[in-house]
Amino acid sequence: MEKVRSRTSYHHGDLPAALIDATFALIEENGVHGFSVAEAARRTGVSISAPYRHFADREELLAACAIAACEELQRRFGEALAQRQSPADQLSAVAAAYVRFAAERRPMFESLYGAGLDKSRHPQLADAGAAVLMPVAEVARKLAPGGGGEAAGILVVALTSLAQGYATMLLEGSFGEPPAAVDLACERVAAATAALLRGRSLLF
Amino acid sequence: MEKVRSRTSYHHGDLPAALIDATFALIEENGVHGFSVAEAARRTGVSISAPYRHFADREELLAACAIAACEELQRRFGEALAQRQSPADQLSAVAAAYVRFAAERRPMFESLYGAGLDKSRHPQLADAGAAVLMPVAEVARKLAPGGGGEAAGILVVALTSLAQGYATMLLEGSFGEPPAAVDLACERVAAATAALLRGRSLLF
DNA sequence: GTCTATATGTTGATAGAC
DNA sequence: GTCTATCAACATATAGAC
Repeated sequence: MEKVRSRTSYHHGDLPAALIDATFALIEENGVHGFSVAEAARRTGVSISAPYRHFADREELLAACAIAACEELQRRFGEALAQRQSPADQLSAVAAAYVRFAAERRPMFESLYGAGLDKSRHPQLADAGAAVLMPVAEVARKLAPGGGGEAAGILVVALTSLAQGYATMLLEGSFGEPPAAVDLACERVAAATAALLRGRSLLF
Repeated sequence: MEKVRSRTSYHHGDLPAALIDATFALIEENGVHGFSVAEAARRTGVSISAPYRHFADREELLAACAIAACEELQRRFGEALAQRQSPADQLSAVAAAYVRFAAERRPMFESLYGAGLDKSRHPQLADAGAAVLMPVAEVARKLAPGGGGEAAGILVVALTSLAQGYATMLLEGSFGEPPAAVDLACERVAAATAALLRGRSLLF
């Protein structure tokens, strides 16, 4: 309710955020392929050139979306970690949280893996991505032999791969139709994580 | 060496195949986003309208590429299955074959999961996809409790998810730079498959 | 089966006014 | 910080000639 902005401003207090929202809406409707800067501008009610004051080009807007997705993911991982006690349970919960994130925030998920972003050209995004995995790596270290970093790293990649795969297959329809499919996939990825951890002696 | 085609034909014995090759080349260079029917036609040396004699629209050409990808994948899975004896080894080998396929035939991999194809609108593609997994499901049945179909189905989805995830993370760079990364990811996905199977009592 | 030509639409990005 | 106006480039798809 704070509309104390100057009269010379047009109808947005935060155009960048509005453009990011519009981009997610477009991705939701037609995939990353269906997004364009022009259409995002139209949806937001601004001219076609306005976005370029805030984002250098199309890629930078997509990168901003991916960063927002990282933040949402980090929040969800934090919740998952807080609700469980044992490291194994925590990792299973994180995997399930990732799968649920993919289903409930599909455009965010797609902006992360499907936008073809060159992370080396978007250091802020690389940082945001690393920050998401940091608390997970810390938990993994408790399960790794010797508590060392190397085995923990292998474990983290194994878990992210597993979760990424389940998320993808869920969106492909391998678990049936929503909403039942979401719960099913979350259960299954948690169980698979547990199975993987249980048999993890084979990993190192 | 069979150039017995009529003189009224232009410079292609098989334009559809040539267009599919060109499409893969474009995907390799710039992702699915970088593909267009027009550019594929130019690369192939034919006019912009020629492709439309063979493919109803852009999507149908992409679907044809995905079907070609399924065939290549099926071939590789067949090799992997033939080279191992025990069901568990066979499944590990299939997972590794999928990851290697993603790395060695990246545009094919991308046409499968990244083209946003509505499989229900391309029944031929749906069939090709199902055919790929059929021999894998048969092996899984040997490991499932009671030899029943349900547990085998859960196992197949678990394995495809795992392999899909490792493939994605490999292409994202989580395993380092090629070519060493490819071998590493293949080893790891095989080990993870073994670990998953070993702990699989948790799955059912 | 392939061509030329074309209709029709969209895009990303910039220049300059306010 | 947003506008209007505009550019060149490119897309999909079709019609009709050969």
